[in-house]
Amino acid sequence: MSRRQFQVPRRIGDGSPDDTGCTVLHVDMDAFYASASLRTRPELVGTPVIIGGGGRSVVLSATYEARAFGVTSAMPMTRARRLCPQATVIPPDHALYAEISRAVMRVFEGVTPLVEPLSLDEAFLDVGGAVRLMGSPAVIAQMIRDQVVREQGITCSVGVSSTKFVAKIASGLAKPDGMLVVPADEVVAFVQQLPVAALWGVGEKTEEALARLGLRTVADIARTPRATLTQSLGVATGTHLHDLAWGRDPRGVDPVRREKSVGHERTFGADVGDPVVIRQVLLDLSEKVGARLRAQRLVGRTVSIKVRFADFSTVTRSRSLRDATDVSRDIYAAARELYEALGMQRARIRLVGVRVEGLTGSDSTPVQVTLDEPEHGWRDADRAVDRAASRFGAGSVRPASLLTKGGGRATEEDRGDLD
DNA sequence: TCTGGGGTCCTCTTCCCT
DNA sequence: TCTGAGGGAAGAGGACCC
Repeated sequence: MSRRQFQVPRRIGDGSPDDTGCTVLHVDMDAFYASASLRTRPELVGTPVIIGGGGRSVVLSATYEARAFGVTSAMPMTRARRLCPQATVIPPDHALYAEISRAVMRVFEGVTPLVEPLSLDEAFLDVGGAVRLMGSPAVIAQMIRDQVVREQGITCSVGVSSTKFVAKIASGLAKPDGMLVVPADEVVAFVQQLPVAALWGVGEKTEEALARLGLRTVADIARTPRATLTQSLGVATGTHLHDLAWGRDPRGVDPVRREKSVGHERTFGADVGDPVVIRQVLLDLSEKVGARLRAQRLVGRTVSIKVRFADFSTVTRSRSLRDATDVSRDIYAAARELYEALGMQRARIRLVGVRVEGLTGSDSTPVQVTLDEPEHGWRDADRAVDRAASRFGAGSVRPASLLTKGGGRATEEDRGDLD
């Protein structure tokens, strides 16, 4: 679900494109979250629908009917409602999206084992090994499109080319419900007609930096000496953009991508100045992060927190632990220390987040037990909580400081010691 | 206008060690 | 013992992606 929109000034090639060597497919579901939600609200098909929450949330997805009013994903909901007041707003159903995503990925895996999911609604496929059995890449792409719409009732768009980067751009241009093949010998001409913002890795800031150099199209970047780019943008970005501008993208489709960090964050409905509430949220987020680490059999050594203030300025702080952990209590202890060390206990805070980085497999990482740690410590308590959660549902067992007297979630009024 | 939540990657700075 | 250079790790911040 790309957020980037640009126009191709001219079309490349005529007639039936040559897809020889175009073994990389980028499959992108069309308005995925909106289309998925409409499966349970068929009466809304053909009408403007926005998927998003209330308050300070942003648009997760919108139907093409809503997009016609200027609604785009990531737009603040307040603005989206103003632009399209007649739209039906549906809260996200992440369980449904995950279920449909799994089914779609199974379709891809029926074609090739080389599937690299990028998110719930898009993936790269290397179909080089399937060509002899199933037909040319374009034929395979069409088969996938047909099967997905037949089984899931949701359309998708496919880009077909010789590299990931070009396949991705092509799928975006093919939207909605289309397919675009960029022949291998037309890649350079294809990319060089694009605006710089089309390149992967060029956002608002980099686009501005390129504009300061007088560079507006990918062809401009291609003609610029690599040294000029690396001087202005850094070695990694400059080299990367120069390569892309000449159609060079050596990255293969990688079906095994390991997570490098796990985190959660929460934006408050209204800015919070009470440190007790902040600590409660840090504890809640730490519990969630710990549960996810344990579910994925991961441990991490670095704990970081993120604090965004009322003026939207953001600070991050991190600390590496002596040993990697998946214990919620350890994560919370580090997160709380980092928060207290900020010394801004009365600042108005908009968002807090907790993240654990430096992940390794818990099975392959020895866990150090300190001499004063009881034999059955917080680790065992976490395991018990996980078992209860899998049996009775997430949140069935929670730290007392996160519960109200009525058993619900703690609020700003529920003061208490979080230790 | 008013900016979510989950991530990855890069750059720069600082600190520590040799 | 002091000092500076160089490298690596850690920390902080920012840009970017979906």
